[in-house]
Amino acid sequence: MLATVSTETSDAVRKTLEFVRHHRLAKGDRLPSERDLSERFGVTRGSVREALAVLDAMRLTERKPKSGIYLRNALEDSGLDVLVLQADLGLPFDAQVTGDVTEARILCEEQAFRLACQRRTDADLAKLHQLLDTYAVLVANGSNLADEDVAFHLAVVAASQNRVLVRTLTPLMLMSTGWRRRYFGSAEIRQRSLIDHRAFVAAIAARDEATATMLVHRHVQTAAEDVRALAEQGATDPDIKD
Amino acid sequence: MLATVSTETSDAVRKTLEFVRHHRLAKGDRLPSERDLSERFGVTRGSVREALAVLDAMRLTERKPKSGIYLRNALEDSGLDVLVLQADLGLPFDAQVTGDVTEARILCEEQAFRLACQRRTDADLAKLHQLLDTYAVLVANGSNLADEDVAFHLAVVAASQNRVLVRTLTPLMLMSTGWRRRYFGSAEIRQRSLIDHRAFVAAIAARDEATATMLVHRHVQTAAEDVRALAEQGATDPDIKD
DNA sequence: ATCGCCTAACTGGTCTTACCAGATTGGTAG
DNA sequence: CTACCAATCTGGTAAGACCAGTTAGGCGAT
Repeated sequence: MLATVSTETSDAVRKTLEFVRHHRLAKGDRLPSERDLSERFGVTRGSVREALAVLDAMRLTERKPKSGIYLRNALEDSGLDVLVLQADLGLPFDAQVTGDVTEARILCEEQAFRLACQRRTDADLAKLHQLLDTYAVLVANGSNLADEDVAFHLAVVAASQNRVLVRTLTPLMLMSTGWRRRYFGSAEIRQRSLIDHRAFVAAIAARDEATATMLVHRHVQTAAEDVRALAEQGATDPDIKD
Repeated sequence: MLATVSTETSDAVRKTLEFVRHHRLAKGDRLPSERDLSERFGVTRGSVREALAVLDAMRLTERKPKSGIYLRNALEDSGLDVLVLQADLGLPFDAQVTGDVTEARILCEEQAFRLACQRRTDADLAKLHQLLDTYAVLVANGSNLADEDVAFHLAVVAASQNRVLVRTLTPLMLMSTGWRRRYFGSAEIRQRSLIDHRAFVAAIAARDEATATMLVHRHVQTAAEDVRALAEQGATDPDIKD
């Protein structure tokens, strides 16, 4: 049923994962060299490298130049580089998708925020305050908050102490990066966003689940409406050349 | 802040996405050939192919041999081939992760099932009944239900009419593939699973949100406990050679 | 025997060239 | 206008080469 297609590349991906499981490799362990793997799998180094590119994008491996290929725990360090892309995917600036993203975020983040209220540690709280400070500075500067906003929301999710939840919601959060960029173009919106975030942290500090879920619901909802408004006026943006 | 590293490959990924956005390419549109892209980006075809492998794994593109590279809507046809991997990632058979996955599934699926009750169409219902029939046959055969179980749960999520939700929860569902395989080894569990699924469909058919959320909560919870039990006895499985 | 350094082998990153076979397309013959 | 055929283009795969850091093994000095 699954695994219908069978290219050298995806085969190599599979075989590599098999290898990892088979040899019980854990985080930090080093895999055989690309040349070695290509021999084992009976494919070109090129195919192996394509497979490794995929594994890298999935954050399952890390390729250290001139050194080797190392396994890493995908649940940790879900930093935002390649993954940004998975998100902003060919997503059209379309009402349907915008609505779906908004709804999904509300549903999931509400739950995450609820857990965060229950379980946040003092360290989490400190982290949130720190992010809040950075945020305030950026707002004052008139900088674009798109990335910082994502970081903040994910930090809250992380306070739920559920790493899988973070991993799951990261792409969802990043999905709106494109719109987010325009969204934070307005100074008023930037200011309002800061106020909202302060309220989040206050609720989480007080472990006030009801307020927290209410806030996130409103926050995302109004953000979505603002974006929709932007979409209607700014409709098409003019950056097409050849 | 983001995009710290800068390899040819991830550059190519970025540039390709830029190209797509820039030219307003939509689903089904064809991208320039690999050779063309490699010229545009000033990198080797190899690097371009690595980038395309990543985009393929993300299901953003589809490479048709001897024809071209086509854009597809990642929100649709989230079939399970390469993606299976993203999931089963180096995940250890460890209580912490198992617990996190279970919790995340309960949180998210509850919400999804609730929406499914509200919005499921007759077509969704028909699809679920069809999957149920297949499921029953497989149970009778004593086949492994791992894949079919995933398909069922995702079909329910799809009934929420929120494609983003499906996209988001797919990896989460697949994350437990490894355990799921062993889980469905027991005939008793297979039988119970079928009963649970029938109850799901009944609740969704009746648009009974309360029952549906209760069911999914119990379903996932008990499944998790069973898995935990399995983990404690079966502990380590013996398949290490060279 | 131990320590430290230096070199040689190894590794990932990138590029070049090449061939295959199916898909596509253009033009030509009917 | 249609039908057909060949040149061209495409993705898939292979083999080989060079670069510049990394690593590790061995040799020499102490």
